[in-house]
Amino acid sequence: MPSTIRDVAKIAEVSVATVSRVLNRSATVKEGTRQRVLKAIEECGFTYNAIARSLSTRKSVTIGVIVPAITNPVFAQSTKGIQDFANSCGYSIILGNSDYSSKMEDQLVEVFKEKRVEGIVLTCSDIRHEYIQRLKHSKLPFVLLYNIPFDKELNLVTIDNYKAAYEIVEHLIHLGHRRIGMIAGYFNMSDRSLVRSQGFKACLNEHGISFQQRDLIETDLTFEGGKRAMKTLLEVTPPLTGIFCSNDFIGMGAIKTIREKGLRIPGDISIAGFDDIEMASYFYPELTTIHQPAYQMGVKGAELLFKILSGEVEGPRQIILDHSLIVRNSCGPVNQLKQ
Amino acid sequence: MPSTIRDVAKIAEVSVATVSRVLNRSATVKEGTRQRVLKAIEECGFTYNAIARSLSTRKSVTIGVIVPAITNPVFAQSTKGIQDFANSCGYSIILGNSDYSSKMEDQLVEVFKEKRVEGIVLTCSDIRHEYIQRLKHSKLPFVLLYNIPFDKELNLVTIDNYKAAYEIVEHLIHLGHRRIGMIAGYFNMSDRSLVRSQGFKACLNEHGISFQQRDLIETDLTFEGGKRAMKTLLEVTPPLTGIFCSNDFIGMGAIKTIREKGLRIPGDISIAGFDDIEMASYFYPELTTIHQPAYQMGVKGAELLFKILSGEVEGPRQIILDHSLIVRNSCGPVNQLKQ
DNA sequence: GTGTGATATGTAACCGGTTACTGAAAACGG
DNA sequence: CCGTTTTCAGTAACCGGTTACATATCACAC
Repeated sequence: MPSTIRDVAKIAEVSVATVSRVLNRSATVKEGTRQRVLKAIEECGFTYNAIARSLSTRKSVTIGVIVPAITNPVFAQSTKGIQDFANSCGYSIILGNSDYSSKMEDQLVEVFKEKRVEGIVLTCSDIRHEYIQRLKHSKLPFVLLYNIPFDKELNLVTIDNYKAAYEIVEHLIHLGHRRIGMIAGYFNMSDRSLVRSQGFKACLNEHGISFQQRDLIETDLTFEGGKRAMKTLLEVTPPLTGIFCSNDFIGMGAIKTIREKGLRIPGDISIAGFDDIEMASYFYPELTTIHQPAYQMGVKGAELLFKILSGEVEGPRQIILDHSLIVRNSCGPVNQLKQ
Repeated sequence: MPSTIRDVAKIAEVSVATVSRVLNRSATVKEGTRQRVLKAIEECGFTYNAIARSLSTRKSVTIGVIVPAITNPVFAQSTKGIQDFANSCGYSIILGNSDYSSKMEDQLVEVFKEKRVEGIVLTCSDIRHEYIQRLKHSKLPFVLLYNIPFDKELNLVTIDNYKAAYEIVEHLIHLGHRRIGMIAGYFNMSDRSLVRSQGFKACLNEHGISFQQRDLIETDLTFEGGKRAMKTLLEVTPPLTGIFCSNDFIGMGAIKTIREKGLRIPGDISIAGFDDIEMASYFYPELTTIHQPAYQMGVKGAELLFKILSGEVEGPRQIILDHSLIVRNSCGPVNQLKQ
């Protein structure tokens, strides 16, 4: 039913090759012929079949994108960045949500391979998973986003999570806090969370504060996760005065719990987040957090992927974008009376 | 370089048809032969080429999804719903962001047609756009999400925006408010915003409150848009005591402005939102808003599309999901002293 | 031993584009 | 005006699967 270039060729009384040439502007076609072809295309309502083209050219003009959760604004932003860049290159994106499951990531990669995506931009739970090694040894180019560069041979765009965590915890220490806890994402779901906790511990350590295991809780990277974890941390005695959270969602969830208990922020307890989602500056109290350039992360990731595809870049590239400490007012000086 | 079923066939010493049959379990193949083929596939690292299959079967096993902005959690949720449903049917999704531009929507549809998606789930700025008519007359099945059913012949999943707006404005009126303003999304970017404003006006009218044009401002459906618009509405005299916002983002932006002016919510002014994004219940003050089942919207939309694809459903279906008024504490009784 | 139907497999055309190769026509130079 | 080069267009093979149709094999009944 949908017409093909052979139909067009027949109507315009030219060969299929000529139609193809008009379609691709790939070679010179006499203006008169071109017009005839264009008219024929119009006439029979021809719609180009990108699948046939892909089979023939071995280019799908599509890249795959895997994110843990598109509902997290950080990943929504970077996906938007990838998309904008890809679209500007004439590419489409196939999207997959992994729900922070490496098994799902692996499955999505397999589907993407079958669909012959030309490359993948993915944020995975941990780059040390075995399937990443397999992917590395296949010739399918891919770029990791947000992940920890445990392997220098992988293409990756990220920030320095360790340093960022260190800095924001140090901010709490400078404010006088000594009893600091952390609510982290489950380590097996996010290598970022693991490394942020390492930055957290290192900072405590280097400031002569001993770390207690019960002051660190792993949870879901969601409002609900933060809310739940905070309930547990509130039981700690002597009470913690500052909490570093693995992301802003957790931070906001924690704040909700604290408010429900009738405590004040930052008067009784300071909360630090991570990501600087747009919400963070509209929240009350405005969230002190680490800004990471999410949209840029997507753009840079896509850009790197396309450079690899075009051969402009060869070896592994690891791009570390700048983060910054955003001081707002969810963290304040420790309450000396309570100390 | 990547091997094909012909390579596999050669190694296993069978015909390509047999390999294809093993791959698709489409016909009985003797167990011994099957094993030989499977071994050969393993041996030469064969990866199925979905593109070739698509060309041959005329099924891309892919659907297109168009959203105005994936960074809006409402659309992120519904996209997740679509994705989950599609994946469970073995389908992938191609994603497109339109940035609320109908021109972009149209372009994305064209790309999707070329890529031979089997159907589209889209949220468009206004279903009365000309390209929707064109789409309707092409044989590509599609389902609209969130849009207003101006055209009964279109497949669509939505809520009753008019009624929902009416209800929440009535809630404000019941709280004693008489001077109520609205911050709406630009009407040309969102038919929802237009209809919500109609519900708003109708409610005022039926409660004997005369509507003033200057009390309604159109803006971007973002924090920033709400923040900006609220600055203008704060100039209105006598001051408004309640504001209905087209979505929660706008509501939160408006609250930010109000807080910056040193006014109290809901003491001085009540703010009502729309959407009930997860954030709304973590926000301070917790947002009174209209809940709409975003994830479900995606699931239902995808479900409807697949039913159409399978022929299980024929004529146009319009599914109106339930919304609900969520009363929290960003709206309170009007301050009688100020009245 | 032969006929019959079921089962297993092979052959080759087809999906709808691209493109290498070839030939015809036009342009150009002397 | 003729040979050479350039421009324009056509033929057909190819991309990697699917599948209609044909054929071969086998079991079984009589």
